[in-house]
Amino acid sequence: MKDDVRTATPSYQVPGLERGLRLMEVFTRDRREFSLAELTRLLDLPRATVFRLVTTLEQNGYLDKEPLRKTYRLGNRVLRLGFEFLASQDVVTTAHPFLEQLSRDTGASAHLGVLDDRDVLYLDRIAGSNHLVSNVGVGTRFPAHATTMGRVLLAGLGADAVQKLYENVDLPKATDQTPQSLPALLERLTQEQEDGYVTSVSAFEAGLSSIAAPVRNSYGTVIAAISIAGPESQLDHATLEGEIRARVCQTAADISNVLGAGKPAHNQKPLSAVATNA
Amino acid sequence: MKDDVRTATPSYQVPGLERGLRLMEVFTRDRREFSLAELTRLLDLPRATVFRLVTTLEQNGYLDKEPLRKTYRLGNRVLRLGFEFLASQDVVTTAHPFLEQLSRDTGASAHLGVLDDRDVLYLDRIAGSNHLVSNVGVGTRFPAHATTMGRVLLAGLGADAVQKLYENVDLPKATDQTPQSLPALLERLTQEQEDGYVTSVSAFEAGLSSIAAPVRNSYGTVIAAISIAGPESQLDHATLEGEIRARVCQTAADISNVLGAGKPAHNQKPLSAVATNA
DNA sequence: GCACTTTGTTTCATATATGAAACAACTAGT
DNA sequence: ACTAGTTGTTTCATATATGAAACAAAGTGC
Repeated sequence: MKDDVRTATPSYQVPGLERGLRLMEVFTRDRREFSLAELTRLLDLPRATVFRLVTTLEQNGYLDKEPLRKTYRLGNRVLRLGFEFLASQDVVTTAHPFLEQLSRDTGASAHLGVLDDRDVLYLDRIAGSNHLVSNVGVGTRFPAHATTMGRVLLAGLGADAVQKLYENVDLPKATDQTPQSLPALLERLTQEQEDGYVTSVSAFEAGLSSIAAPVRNSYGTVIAAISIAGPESQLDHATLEGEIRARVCQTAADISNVLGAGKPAHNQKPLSAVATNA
Repeated sequence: MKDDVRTATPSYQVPGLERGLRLMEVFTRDRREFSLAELTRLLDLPRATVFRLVTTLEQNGYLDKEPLRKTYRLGNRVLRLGFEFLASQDVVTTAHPFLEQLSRDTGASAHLGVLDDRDVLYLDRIAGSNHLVSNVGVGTRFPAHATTMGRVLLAGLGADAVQKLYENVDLPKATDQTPQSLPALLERLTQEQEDGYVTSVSAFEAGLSSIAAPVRNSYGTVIAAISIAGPESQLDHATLEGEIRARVCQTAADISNVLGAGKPAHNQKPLSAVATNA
């Protein structure tokens, strides 16, 4: 019962490649170094196979073999891909000045994030003027269903995709304000998708409020989210729903706008009101 | 001509994997989007094969298929790898405060970079107090042989590796102060390796000076380089060879030291007592 | 509209990548 | 020192991933 949603997966696959990717994904910030034997056990593949995978990856710079011990680490070739991705999306550089402005205007800290699996991955962050805010750095990762940016991103995926993403996975509960079940999550997402933004007050962390809005590419696809976060004392319900909300949404729209600038724009309306308030 | 160096390559390879990696590597910041047909031509592989590679990569999130057109882009899964690499190396976070200090002390801008193929990849950068300096951002890339950090990194590789890296590749000449041939490069590298640092005055860009030093892991391997750069008026030959040089080298050593802290250190001298546990 | 090229998808015989098992090199335990 | 258990490397028959070619769909030009 491993595979198949009934999408059938017509076996248009390159097993060698898929295994290689899986192998690289084993490495995390906590566990940076693995021996061949460990990898063999983790991947549950024959030793010879893992050996070949590892040597191929090493020859291509995606893995480094520590010279003295016989263990492997991620090689710096993986960076190239990451940076080319960032540069090609250029969400980060595009969004940065906007985030700075937003942070300056609101006094709160501003963030940019994308969805990675069921996590939000923080790509940029401007510290707020008040230093009370939580201190998430670039590259950190939080469960998507429990953060404002995450929910914006999930909403952008569409119900079907979210369903598939979370089936057979139970939601880690962050606080009692976060959705505890898949249906509950889906319900909130549909609402939030209509709204075009997501707010939370003391939901993820006590005393911390935040509001997030989606960044879209020229096709209308949600490719990132921005958010601001600050102490509840500063960002209470009233403020979040008023001026602040408008500012965040506007900023997100502006970024989307710039991103879509050079593109064919594919008969998409000139943004501004994509909010579709039904 | 195809089957590369006579390193023999004992065919411990997973062709599917290698091809997949190659495929991802064709994406650059300039050329972010490819159709199947284009990829087929670029990789010089049968159409069916490329098709399978692409679908496998897409299914795993390493490639995104633009919905309307039929073109592919890098998927955000590649980011995960990059960030795990950075986090696992934790050179960046470790080095950052040191770089800030260095920049503050010298007034120049400070950089951190690693080697990627024949390029230096900039991982971090603190802007100097004088805003005249050139404006390289994180993720930018320069020919290694022509920059101070690059040469530090190449020197760290060792002559053999450098030889192999550059054979059949002619050095793009940046200025007439950069080495024009492989032998010339190697000669300078051996000198610079002994020195333990690399300086340049108006070599890469007129009026711009810089000095770089290597960052090593606990095995002694050079894993990164730091540099400071500023206008020649501020960093002339005399300054570079005196106080400033000592500071840069010391900072690099400090960073290396902290990096090696938790590790077995492999009969490496303890250098100085480092605070265990944060 | 109709030939003609280009591109994406599918099929299927066969060349080839793969996993079982043998081998070699190390540890560790008694 | 000898046995038994890891782990890394190699070999080789065969299951399987692959590329040629057929098919389908979508442009392009006249």
